[in-house]
Amino acid sequence: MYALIDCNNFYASCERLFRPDLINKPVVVLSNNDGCAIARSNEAKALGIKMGDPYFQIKSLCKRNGVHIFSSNYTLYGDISHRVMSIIEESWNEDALEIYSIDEAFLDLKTLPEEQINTFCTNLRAKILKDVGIPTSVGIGKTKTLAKLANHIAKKCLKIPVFDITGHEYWLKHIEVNDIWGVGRQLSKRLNRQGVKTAYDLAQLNTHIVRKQYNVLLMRSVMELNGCDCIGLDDYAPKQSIMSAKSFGSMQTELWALEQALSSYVARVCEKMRQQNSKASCIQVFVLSNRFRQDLPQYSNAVNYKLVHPTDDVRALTSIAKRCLKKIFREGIHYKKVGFGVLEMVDKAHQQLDLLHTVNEDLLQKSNKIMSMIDGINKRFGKRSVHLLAEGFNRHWKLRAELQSPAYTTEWLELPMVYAR
DNA sequence: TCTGGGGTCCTAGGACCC
DNA sequence: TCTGGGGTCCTAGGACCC
Repeated sequence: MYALIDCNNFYASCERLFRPDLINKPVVVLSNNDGCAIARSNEAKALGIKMGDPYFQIKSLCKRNGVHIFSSNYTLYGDISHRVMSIIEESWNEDALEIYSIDEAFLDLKTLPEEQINTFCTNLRAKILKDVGIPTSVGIGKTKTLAKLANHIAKKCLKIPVFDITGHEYWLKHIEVNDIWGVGRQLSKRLNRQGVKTAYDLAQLNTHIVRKQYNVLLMRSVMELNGCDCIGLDDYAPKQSIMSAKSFGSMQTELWALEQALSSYVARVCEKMRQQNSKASCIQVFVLSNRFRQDLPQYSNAVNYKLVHPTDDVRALTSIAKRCLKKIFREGIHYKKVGFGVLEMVDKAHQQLDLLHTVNEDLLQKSNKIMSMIDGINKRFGKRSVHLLAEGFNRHWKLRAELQSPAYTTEWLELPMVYAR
């Protein structure tokens, strides 16, 4: 048996933690650049605000209805997520636990007697609510897909905190096929055309035919809906790729502005890469114009670069990235986005030696020392306390975040204040 | 005016080999 | 006129997830 613990309207719930005045009020959290709605409290959902709605389209609706709007504050959400996950880790064996996303975790409960499962989940949920203040929903089922589905039913249909779908499979007939984990827009369109409308319809399909006509992923979904566990928990694995790319606050046309932004993304990626003890062996730089402005010339391009010597040194990667950018930069384009990513990495400890090129050990050690100093300083004194000059200082290209809440839990200066009367 | 970011996995098709 | 067959590996692109 699996349980899926999912935080309710996670980002919106985080914003409410330190703003109890917002309980029972509509709350919306916007994506980067204050672009789209990416989290809504139940009250905001009830107003008809959809996931991904562009802010400028719902702005007046929000104003009329007194919706509280926040720019996204990932520092806060990351920290709260960590607290929620710590409680789950304390309560359940780490080998039977998968932190699936910032607000979800799967538990493999097969070692727990079936009659205790419901109580265990109910108690765990209560503990998270009491200790962190984040409401969660728990779905229970024989497979991960069924646990996901049970979670959906708990949240959207029954509006109860914990639901075990085992023995209640008739629910499948009431669930649209696109609400199944792994069935997205394209697949559900195709399935619908073939008369497969509900989760039940999908579960009835012949797995071999599904494998042939669709793909192995959908076949697995069919099997999982029938209670056959074929996905299982994912082990923790270091990331295979790390990207950083953000839309500009306003469109940019100058190379130097793109270079500054790119440099800051390189720094971000390098930091993450060093955290997981990896080194880059293939990188990518890409640029995009604004696809919503068809009146302007459209352009997008990307360049990949393989490194002879894998590295995690921000200085080396910044200079390579800038060279790559120069190759694909075109004059006269209004750029909306530039991005940097590491596509292939090697483990720092098990690095392949190169037959033809020798590594200068002195330089390598020096580089390691400098990188760990940078990481140390930034960890202690805050992000970007030290950075390359290439990132620039005024950063006028940076994204909008005009409605951001304080870093309540991660910055001494932004701690919530409590006044005694 | 304004439209997110960061991932994973699979598949088809091309290049190459014998 | 007519031009094999079977395999591997790599890559780009698509679909999906939160």
